[in-house]
Amino acid sequence: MEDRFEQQLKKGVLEMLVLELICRQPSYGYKLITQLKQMSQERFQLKEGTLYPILYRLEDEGLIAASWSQREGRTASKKIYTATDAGRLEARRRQQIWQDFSQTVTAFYQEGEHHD
Amino acid sequence: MEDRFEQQLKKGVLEMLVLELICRQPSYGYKLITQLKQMSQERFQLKEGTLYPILYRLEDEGLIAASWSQREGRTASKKIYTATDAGRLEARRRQQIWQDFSQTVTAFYQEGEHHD
DNA sequence: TACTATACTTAGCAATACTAAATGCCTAGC
DNA sequence: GCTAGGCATTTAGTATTGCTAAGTATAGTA
Repeated sequence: MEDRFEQQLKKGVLEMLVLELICRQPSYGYKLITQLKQMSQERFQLKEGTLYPILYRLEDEGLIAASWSQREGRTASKKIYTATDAGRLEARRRQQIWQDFSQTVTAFYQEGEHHD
Repeated sequence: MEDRFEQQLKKGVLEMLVLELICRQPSYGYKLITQLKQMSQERFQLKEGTLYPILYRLEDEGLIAASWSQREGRTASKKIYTATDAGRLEARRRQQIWQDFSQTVTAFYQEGEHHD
């Protein structure tokens, strides 16, 4: 990212979206990166150094749980994350807060329109 | 604020809204705090320690300019901030980025709806 | 062999909102 | 006159989170 402003807008949002994705379906780091990129029209192209710390935080908070998955016929493995009950609750809570928040900001701009 | 998540959502947004308010009309710190509170349905209740650093940053970047105003018949004065041309340009740029950004996030949630 | 894709880890930096406290002027009530 | 509270600004220190950048390792392919 080259724009400092947009970088700040992402604070909190990226973690919210990662949690949401895992709630929809158990997933793992590398896959989440491609999903986020695709589902955001290339807007959220996370590097590993951004995504993995998010996963560790979510796990520390008990919102997701990890388990190692041996891939068929290989020794390399993936760390599959699944949402916990607390994670699903928190995902809904954050979605609601995001909606209220973004509507407040939108309304703020609209209030300024009918000025003379 | 007691909620860490919502605190993060504000990153970047508060500065954007302060710049927008000053673009609409020259103002000063103490007044901006009450305006922000009122125009956001009590959602953005900034403490001084949050607002004043925002003003100093905007001034450092040349987006707003300050001038001391003697109040009539008093010695105490207010620091009036006015938007510069660069500030007006930047305000429009940020509003556009915010709109695109929030629409991307909204679309992200809607994409998840028509699943089974 | 070398390159690419997959997959995870970690150290250190930058930006911004928060708490908390301090300063000073002015007005109103006692 | 004195005190409490509203107006108005300043600043020190903390926490959170996204970023860059580098490193580790396996598997497939040219």
